[in-house]
Order: sequence, then C-alpha cells, then structure tokens
Amino acid sequence: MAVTMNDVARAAGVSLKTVSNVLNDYEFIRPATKQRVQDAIAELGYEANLTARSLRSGKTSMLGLVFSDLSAPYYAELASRLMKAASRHGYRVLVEQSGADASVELSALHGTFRQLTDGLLFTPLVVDADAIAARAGTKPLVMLGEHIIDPRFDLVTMKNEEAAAALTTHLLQAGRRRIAVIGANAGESTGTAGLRMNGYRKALEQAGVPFDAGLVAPAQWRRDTGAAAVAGLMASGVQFDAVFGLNDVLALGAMHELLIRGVNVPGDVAVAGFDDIDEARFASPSLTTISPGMDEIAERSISLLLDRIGGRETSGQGVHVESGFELKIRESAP
Amino acid sequence: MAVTMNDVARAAGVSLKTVSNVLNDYEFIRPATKQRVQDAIAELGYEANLTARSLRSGKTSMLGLVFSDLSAPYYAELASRLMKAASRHGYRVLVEQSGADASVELSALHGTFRQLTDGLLFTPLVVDADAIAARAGTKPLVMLGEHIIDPRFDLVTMKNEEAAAALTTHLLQAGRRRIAVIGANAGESTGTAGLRMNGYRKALEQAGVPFDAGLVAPAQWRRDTGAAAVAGLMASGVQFDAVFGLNDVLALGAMHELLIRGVNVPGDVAVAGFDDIDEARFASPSLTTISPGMDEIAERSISLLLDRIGGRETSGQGVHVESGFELKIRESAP
DNA sequence: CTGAAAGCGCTTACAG
DNA sequence: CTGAAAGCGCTTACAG
Repeated sequence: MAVTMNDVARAAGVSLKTVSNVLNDYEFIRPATKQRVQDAIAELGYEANLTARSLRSGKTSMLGLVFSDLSAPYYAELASRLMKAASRHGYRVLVEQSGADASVELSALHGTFRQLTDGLLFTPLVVDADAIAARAGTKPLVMLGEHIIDPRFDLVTMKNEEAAAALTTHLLQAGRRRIAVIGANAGESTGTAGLRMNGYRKALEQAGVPFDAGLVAPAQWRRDTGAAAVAGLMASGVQFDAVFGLNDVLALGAMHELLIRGVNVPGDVAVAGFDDIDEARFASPSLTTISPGMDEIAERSISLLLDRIGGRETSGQGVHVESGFELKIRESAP
Repeated sequence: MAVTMNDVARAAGVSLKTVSNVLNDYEFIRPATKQRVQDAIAELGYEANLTARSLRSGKTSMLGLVFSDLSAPYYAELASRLMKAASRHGYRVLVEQSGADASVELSALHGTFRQLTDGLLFTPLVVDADAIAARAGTKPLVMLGEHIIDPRFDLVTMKNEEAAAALTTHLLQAGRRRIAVIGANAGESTGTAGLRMNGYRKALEQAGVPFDAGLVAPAQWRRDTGAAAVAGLMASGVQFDAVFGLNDVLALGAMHELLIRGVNVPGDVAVAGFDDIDEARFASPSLTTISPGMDEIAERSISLLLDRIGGRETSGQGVHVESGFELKIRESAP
C-alpha cells in the first residue's frame, strides 16, 4: 500500500489533523511541528491521495472541457493552451469529445464527467440553451464560443461579426467583388457561422456590393468538406474572385481544391480563413485569416471558471468576456 | 446533495449490497429484485459516485496519456483516436503535456496523475529507461513511440526504419540523389529520429548512394523549425534535390520555405514527410508521406493497456506491438 | 440470493 | 495551536 497520512502522523508523532493542517497550509502551526511533519512527509515519500480528498471535500482539482473533436486544429491548439493555463493554477483538464452529438453534449452536463470536475468549459454545437439550463446543475459552467449566447450563462467568445466584417472589407478593398463563403449553415444568424455570416453581409452592404445567396456554400468545418464545397461551386458554374472559409481548415481545403484545378491563388481567387491556426502561417500560399487571440481566450476562460469555482465571481447574471482579434494579411489574400 | 446508493436502497426496500450487486452486474440476483432496484435508480435519477467507487476499489476508469504537446497535429490526432477507443471500453483519457521536460515526464509516473489513472500511455522524449523503471510503480505502463525500446516495458510502435527506408527508396527511384534530411538529432541512432535516419541510410546504401552528413539538418519537430532548417541549408550553399522531413510538420515547414524562395516542388526539389496527418493530404502540393496506421496504433495501445489492467496479459517481459505502415505517394514527391 | 459491517484516505466541525 | 471522532459514498469479504 501507499503511504498514508496516518503513517506520516505516526512518524511525526502528531495527530492526523496536524498533518492535514500542514498539507493545507493552515496558518497557525508551530514551526517546529510543521518541520517535523514535513520531514516525515519527505522521508516517507508521502503523496496525498486525491481521490480521498475529493470524496471528502467535494473538490477534484479537475476542469472539464467539452467540444466536438480534438483532432480539429483549432480545438487542439486551444485545449493545449487551456491545459497550460489550468496547470498554472493547480488544475488539470479532462477532455470530452462530443462529436457534435446531442446526447453526448447533454450527458457531459451531469453524471460521471461532471462529478469528476469542479467546473466545465463547454462548447456545445447542437443542444440549445434551455436544454442546458435544465441540466446544468449547480457546478460552474462557462460557455466557450458562440453557439449559445444567453444571459443565464457565463461566456467567453470573440468579436466574430466585427472580425468577419474586417476580413471581408479587406477582400473588398483589394478589389474582390464576388466573395464565396464556405461553411455557412443555411438560414442561421446565430452561432459561430451565423455571426461570421452577419459580418460578411454587413461589410458587403457597407461597400454597396449586393449579397448573392448563390455564393454561399454550406459545409461542415473540415478540410475535405471545404474542398468539396469549392468543387461544388465550380461545378455549378458560379463565378467568384475570392473565397472566405468560415474557419481555417475550410479555407485550406478550399485552397487545395482551387490549386489542384489550376486556379491561381491569389491571382484569380483570393482565399481567407478564420482562426489563425499554426498551419495558416505555413500553408502555401500562406493564409490570410483572423487571429482570435487564443492565448487571451484560454487565459480568460480559465480565470473566469476558477473565479466561479472559488466564489470570487458572484454575478447572478452570466459574465460575458470578449477577446480581441487581429487581421493577419498573408499571401493568399494580400 | 446528490442521490446516493443509500437512497436507492431505501426506495427499493433492499440493502446497500443489493444495489451494489445490480450496479455491478452481479449474476445471481432475483429478477424481481433487480427490477425494483432499477426502477428506483431510474425514478431517483441516481448516478454512481465515481470518486467513492475509486477510493474503495482502487480503480478510476481513467487512463493517463503523456506526450510533449497536444497542439502538435500528430499527437492531437492520436489523442482523439485513443480517447474514442478508450471510450468504447468505458474508460476516459486524462492528458498530460510534458513539454519535453524531464521533470514533468518523471512526475507523470507517480503522484496525483498516476493515482488518478489505472494505467499509463507514455511517450517520453527525454528521460531514459532506467529512470522510468525506477519510478514506474506497479500500475500498468505502455510506451508509445520509440524513444525507449526496452524489454522491461510494453511498447506500441511502428516500423520506423523500414518505413523511412521505403520512403527514401521511393525518392531514389524517382531519380533524387541528394536527399536532405530535416529533424535529426546529432549522432542518435535510437529514438524515433534515429530509427528513421537508419532507414534513410540503409536505403542510400542499398542504392549505392553515398551518405553525406552535410545534408542532415537537426531541428525540433515543428513547422517553423522545419522552415528554418531548409533556410539554413540553402544559406550554406548545400545542393539538394529532395527533402525528407522526419515528420510531416517539418516537411510542411520546409516546403513552405522552398516555395517562398521560388523553388519548384517537386520540379526542383521533392518533399516528403512522415505521419500522414490530415493536413498532408490537403497541402499544396499534397505531401508524400508515410501513414503509420494511427487507427491501428490507437486500438492496439488501448487493448494492450486494458489487458494489463485486467490481468489478461500476463507476460513478464514487455510485449512489443508493431503496427503496419503505408507509403502515400502524393504531388510533393511523385 | 441478500444483509450488516468494516474500511478506502482524507477533511472538517467540535473540543480543549 | 492540536487531538479524537465522524463521515464523504462506495465495495467487499463474511455470514446466513
């Protein structure tokens, strides 16, 4: 068996409570006592049993993170940063992939996964606010992303609409007039895709360029679907001089398809994305995109969640945090 | 408070043990009793407390996964698959990023992280076999990758040497004679880089092409360092007609640098990588690489670890599993 | 087939 | 400042 607090107490000649006091940095311990306990801990190689501590205290020092798929670069890069930020505060992150499946998203809100964590960072893709509110329980919950923007929930997001407008304006200023959009969800005006579409439309409007629904191609947010969407557009004879992928992998897939078909990028068609994943910088041509400030998002998400857990944030309403963004102009759309 | 087993027992009019029996699929329960318990569980919305179960049973139903950085595409794609495979067996995966830091790698072997998990999938990058053996403890441990190949440890890996040789031979057969290698570790002949280098050298030898140390550029395995390595090679006037990146992100970074400098790929210089991350297929030009069979690696890693945990694998020696590979010939090196 | 009891390793009022 | 005791919610021999 592993060394327990009891063993330490015996070795140091003190009671269990005193060992616990030392472990939990209780203030009023005689220095000599503290030293004896610490010596015993070092000598025996004692390591606290987190499971026992959790059972008793109800705290696990773990945070839950739910999104659709860890193999998507944006989520992988975000998860990596979230873990590092959490680690600086003594927390681990337990990841759950929902696969954009409603039942998985809902079950992440309770049951084992919820028990195992002190708070949840949640990027729902399909369930709605009411369903979440009905099952969210009492532990802190912070929404990541923009599927749900609701005063009942804390939320960390970025200026999607503004950023998409800035990107579109950049394309317009470069003389592009027929900007295809890939990755839209038909008729949606909320959610990440919807907000970015709003930005696109506002920029067009401001420039006096009419919106053409024929330029909008729905697609799941992957490389292969981005490529297929461009292929579909070309097959149906739609003319365009730019492609705005609603995220980077869509744009990268689209660019691949264009290049394969001998279309010059950016000569014939400019391509732009959204997310600024590491790959965007090293694509050929490198990808013009929006950097959402992932470091800031990670840092502030963890801070907000830990403030809720620690009771330092007590607002009854949801707190909404919005990170800044930066337009990264690269070769694919100078 | 949450609903406990006690509440269920009371509602069903049975003892705690009977509820536990139902929960753990104990065989000999009277159907009527079982039904009553299940009804009570459903009615009360009871959910087992995993922490309490863990404390008592010593099992956590979590697996540990340690590698350097989740934002590296290979690790992200592998982690995603490992989680899915683990999930099919009722396990979760807790990820720890070591940042290739020796002290983090070592501390993942014991302490909280180890307690929290029933077994460990470990990709060490810097610590050696003896250091691991000294601290590995008694819980199952499966090595992933080839930094350590030691009969004391279970290991899941792939035919690195053979695959690198096959790739090099492909380049040679296409007429390339000066194949630069990016990502080597000076003088190393074990570990992933070392094994792939061995394969490269064997293929050269077999083709009667002399090895030229001037063509070997050390680099960490990232895009930016791959780009910098190629830039360094060109700056020092080394001539080459192909680049073998020891993994895909190195190759992709290298390709980016070549294209920026107006080098035609594959016309002037062929480029090949290793890993077959999703991005390789959609790069422009698409990347010739080795597919290590990530699905197979994920599936077999989880199987082996769970067999150890369940006591179904009892070999005293380490079990070594080697997955197959496939050469993916694409545009960057036809 | 089912029940009563002990105990996993901690934390936390409650005393002193 | 420190100790003795209860208890978090389970599982597991041990009886019967």
